[in-house]
Amino acid sequence: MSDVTGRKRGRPPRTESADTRDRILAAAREEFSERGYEKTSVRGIAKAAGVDSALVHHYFGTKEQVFEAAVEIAAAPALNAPDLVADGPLDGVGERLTRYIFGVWENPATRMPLLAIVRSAVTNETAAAVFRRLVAAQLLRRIAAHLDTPDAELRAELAAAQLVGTAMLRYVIKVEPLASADVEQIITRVAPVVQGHLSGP
Amino acid sequence: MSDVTGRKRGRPPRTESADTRDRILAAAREEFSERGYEKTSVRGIAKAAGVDSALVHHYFGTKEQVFEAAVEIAAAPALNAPDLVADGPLDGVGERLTRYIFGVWENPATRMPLLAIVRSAVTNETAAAVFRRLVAAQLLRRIAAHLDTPDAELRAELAAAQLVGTAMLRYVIKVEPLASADVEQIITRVAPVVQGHLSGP
DNA sequence: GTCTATAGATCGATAGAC
DNA sequence: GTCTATCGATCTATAGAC
Repeated sequence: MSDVTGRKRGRPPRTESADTRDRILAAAREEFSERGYEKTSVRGIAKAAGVDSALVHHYFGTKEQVFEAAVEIAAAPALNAPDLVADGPLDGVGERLTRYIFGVWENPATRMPLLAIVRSAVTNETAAAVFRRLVAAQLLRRIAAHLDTPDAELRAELAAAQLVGTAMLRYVIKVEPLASADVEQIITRVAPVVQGHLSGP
Repeated sequence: MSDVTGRKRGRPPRTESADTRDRILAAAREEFSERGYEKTSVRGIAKAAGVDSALVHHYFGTKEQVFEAAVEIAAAPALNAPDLVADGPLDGVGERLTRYIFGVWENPATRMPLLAIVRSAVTNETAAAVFRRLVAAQLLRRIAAHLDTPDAELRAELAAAQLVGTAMLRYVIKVEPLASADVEQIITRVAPVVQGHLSGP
């Protein structure tokens, strides 16, 4: 109707709102991953994204909904994981699972939402629920289904404990020399432990 | 000089301030352990202790100093630990260490400051420093000193990762069935892993 | 020793102008 | 689509009365 100046159809009125939403999401991911849920403020996210705080609410609603949108990306790779690691010969599942987990942590793009979840899950129930849905319900239960011992789920959780604990000390608390160690050296030591939990005596 | 009424020397003037300080400390320990550093408020501690928030500041100063005083008790048993677990035959250190750690976690009195530290260490630098001083510097380094491999410290930290991760899933995130499992069953599975990290190939 | 009062700051969320 | 303005709540910390 209006705008007959010859510009392309459907072009935004004036400013670039094209990727504003994505900029907010990226800023939220960084803030939540660095500070955790409680310490992160909507205003801080807005400032990091270069917009007004009201705009954050306009796009996502409450702070909790911002958090959910920011860590949603972490669900995608985690949901694909079980098939990749659980299927295949049982005696290689330790290495496959360990290699997959550290692959996700070492990738900066996927590490941030994981950091956000871990930093937040210890004090925020929403984040804890995401953690349980991601780790326990999806990953562990399907791995446990491949074992035929009565305490299969406990075994899977103790294997996860080794992986989660290593990630905590390496990526969150940054304890040396673990934080700076070569990831292949870590995998070499951790994979047999995971394998032992799952298929050992 | 004054007070010639026959009362005992040095008796507090009127009210029972005898254990007020301790009540505040106990309340702080409970609040920090349940909510973590950021989510805990000085006012919440005061209310739980049945006093005014100004009194909390009067006794301890800033919120950070309240936190340090509240988790200080956790340092005492941890500092005694290395001698108990590191000394003795190397092939029993896995079980001794695992049994000692879960003993501390299973004791409600010592569990609370540990929960406070873990819940806070992921977002608060003061708590993270306490964690490093407690776990890494004191415990791990002295255990690593008993090993004679070049990567002794890395081995000790991966052993700690299994213990920390198990505590996270059991006591903080409360993932089932690990959270409700018998502690002896857990020790049976975890101790060999710790032993393997420290003295394995 | 304990409390009232309050300064000073930040936060989440909303209404509404442009 | 983006911002200004603002409400109401909450927080740390201090000064000072009793």
